[in-house]
Amino acid sequence: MEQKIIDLLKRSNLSITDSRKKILESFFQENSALAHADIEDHVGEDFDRVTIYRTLQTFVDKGIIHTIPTPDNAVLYALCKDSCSAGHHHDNHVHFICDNCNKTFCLEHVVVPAVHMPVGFAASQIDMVVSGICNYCNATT
Amino acid sequence: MEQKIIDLLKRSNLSITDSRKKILESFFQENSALAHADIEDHVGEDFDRVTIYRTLQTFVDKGIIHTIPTPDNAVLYALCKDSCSAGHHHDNHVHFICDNCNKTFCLEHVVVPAVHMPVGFAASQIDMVVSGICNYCNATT
DNA sequence: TACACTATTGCAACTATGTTGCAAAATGTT
DNA sequence: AACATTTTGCAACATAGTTGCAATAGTGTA
Repeated sequence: MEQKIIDLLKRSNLSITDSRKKILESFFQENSALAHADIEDHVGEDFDRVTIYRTLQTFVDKGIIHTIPTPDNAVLYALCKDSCSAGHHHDNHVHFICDNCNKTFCLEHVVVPAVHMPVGFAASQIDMVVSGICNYCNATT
Repeated sequence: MEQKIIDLLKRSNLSITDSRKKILESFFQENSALAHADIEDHVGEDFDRVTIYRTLQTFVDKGIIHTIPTPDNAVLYALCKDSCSAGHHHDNHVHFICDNCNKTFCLEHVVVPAVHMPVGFAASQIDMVVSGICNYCNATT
């Protein structure tokens, strides 16, 4: 784990700092998307709020994580796949928000379907967010 | 205009107040989606911030407007079609955000395409937000 | 290892956004 | 017009996010 995180930071040309390691750790431990507040809970009192904001922003810039739009307008972050690089995201997958456990997942293997635009509109990015019940909640209830 | 707004309020079982009329007017004048701040600008100093928040919430509850999730997590509101009623929205259309003029539109005639969910996941709602260049900006630049 | 340079962090202060309780004012009803 | 009910404005509060700056930690080099 430790080594994987260090490699990822090096690959992204980022210096190895405690906050970055700890925050990345949060993402690898939880495999769902995290809100700023979740991360604050996870890393505890160790780091300043501002540091977390800046670290997340840095990760987004470097293509390590991406943001997810949600219907209730909370900002969520999730790890990018390897194919993402700095300034060049490939997040064409569907995001899923569970109404039961409230977690948000990247459905990496579900590609956003094409949609036909009216004349005059040119699409450059498409975000698709599905809500419902996730596989874990469906299995346990 | 005035009469159309009064009718809409009556149909929704809402009392006719100045703030509700003025705020609805904003939506009928702009045919794009509005953020809270846009409305605050539009109605000027006439009404308190809190009143605007509560009025928008009331309209959402009554099915007069719906919220739009955006990638940059600003809350936007837009008029619902007639088929929406209290507690029962039919917003299965695609939303479009123009990267140029920054306006957001409901593409009422573009239905969100079906998407195949992985085993175990049950979808209940799908939001699709497309960004790019709108027909107006494409025509004028 | 020590040094110097650069990047990162923490603090404080600030802005924006949104919520709640309560008294005052406006609305709808008779 | 008078009443009961909603709605509004105010004040205070809560949360989210940003910025400048000085202190600190990380990185490359000797």
